[in-house]
Amino acid sequence: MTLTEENYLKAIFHLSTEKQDVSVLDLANSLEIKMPTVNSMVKKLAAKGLLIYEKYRPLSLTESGRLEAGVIIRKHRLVEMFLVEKMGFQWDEVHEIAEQIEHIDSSVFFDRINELLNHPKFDPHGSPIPDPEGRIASTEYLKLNDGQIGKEYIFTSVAISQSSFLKQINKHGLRLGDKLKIIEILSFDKSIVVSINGQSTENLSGMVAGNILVSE
Amino acid sequence: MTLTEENYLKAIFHLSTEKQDVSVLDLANSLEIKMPTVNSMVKKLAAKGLLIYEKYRPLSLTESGRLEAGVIIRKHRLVEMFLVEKMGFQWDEVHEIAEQIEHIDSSVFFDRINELLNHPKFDPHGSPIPDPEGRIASTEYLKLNDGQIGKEYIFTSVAISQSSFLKQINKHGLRLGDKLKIIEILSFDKSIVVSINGQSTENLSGMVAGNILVSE
DNA sequence: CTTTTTTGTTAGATAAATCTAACAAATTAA
DNA sequence: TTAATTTGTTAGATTTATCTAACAAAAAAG
Ligand SMILES: [Mn+2]
Ligand SMILES: [Mn+2]
Ligand SMILES: [Mn+2]
Ligand SMILES: [Mn+2]
Repeated sequence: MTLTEENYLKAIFHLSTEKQDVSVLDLANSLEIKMPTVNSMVKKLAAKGLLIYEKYRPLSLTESGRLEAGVIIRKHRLVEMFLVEKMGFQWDEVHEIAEQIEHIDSSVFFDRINELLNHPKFDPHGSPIPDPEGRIASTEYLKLNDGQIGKEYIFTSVAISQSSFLKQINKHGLRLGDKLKIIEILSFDKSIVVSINGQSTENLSGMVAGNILVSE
Repeated sequence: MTLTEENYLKAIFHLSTEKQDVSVLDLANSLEIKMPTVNSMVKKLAAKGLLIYEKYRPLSLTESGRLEAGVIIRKHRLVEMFLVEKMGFQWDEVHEIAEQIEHIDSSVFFDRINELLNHPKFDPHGSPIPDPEGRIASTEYLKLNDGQIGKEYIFTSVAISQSSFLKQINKHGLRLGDKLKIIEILSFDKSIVVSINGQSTENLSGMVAGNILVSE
């Protein structure tokens, strides 16, 4: 597989977890590539048996396509974990580097990272690391802004990797594993007031809360 | 610069250290790319001011081309050192991985490797690591088979990175820093008998000795 | 139910990096 | 010093991944 094909598969995979129907336009927007280019690339991926393509129908990965995507996501997340745990990077610095290193073709390299990290199950953003075959554990995370007032949740993962978002999470004093209790949802802008580990309280914008993933 | 351009520059750089005149054919052989392709690529690199090209004349890098090559070689060698020192790889396993990682575009990544290794000056094969601007220290290494009988040398570096060669060096029980005394040069096949640190003796073929670099 | 807007497709062009075939210059051998 | 060989160049084709322009289908709005 080429780097380009790997990026298409990964993008389709990620879009599928956000919305059940993935369109050519979604893919084009997510990859910042024009629709006709995407249209011809998905035909090519379909010819390789990695996705199902029928004119004017939503795209979907085949089992094989999902596993191929999973293998790349595994490499990405292992690298992110290595950068944080073994090389001293912050969680907001690693995504861009991992976007490149995930395409390195060397099983010994990623196997060694996996061993040095003691076979981690999650990356620094709380996302699950697929197994070596590309199978990914399904997670039952809830967006914080879908939570109920008065209930306490555990901050388990983040939905996006944008550095500016992760830095803002830092600013709010939030860390994975924190207990977040929803105190109040402000009617004016839908921002959410949470207590953090029963100690401080913070006001999180809807945009921030929508990318905070929690479990019960 | 594209990955392809980086590989051309690096190849020209390395060929220049082996022979003063680098031809289009040399480059084509070294990159395993056909001559007409190389011919048009060198014109392109010349247009970018990275090398001097005149029809039917040997190729040579400009100062700028040399520095660009040096920067890539720096990344390659830093990575090799990191793989050996921090990730537990053997010196015969790292070259192929470094060939890929050297193209990663992230100064923080390579800066961090450099810091974690305490600004190393040499890679695991004894090759000097260029400075961040791409300037490379000139080395005065001698090929072992150009040495004199009875003289003792220090095994300082290897001329090639092929895994099979490095494994054979291991088999001979040789390690960088060993003292090698040339006991005898066998007239039949030009193989060389050396004593290693005054302890054991080994017979090294001309092919092996030609890739062992020593200093006095 | 039309009309408008959005989404998707086709056709054809372009740039990068490669190739083969043909030919020309330079070098080496006879 | 001519002929043969090696090396280098030109011309033109191919593949991959991209684009724009034009058109067509589907979905949304009126
Ligand atoms: Mn990431
Ligand atoms: Mn991540
Ligand atoms: Mn190397
Ligand atoms: Mn090396």
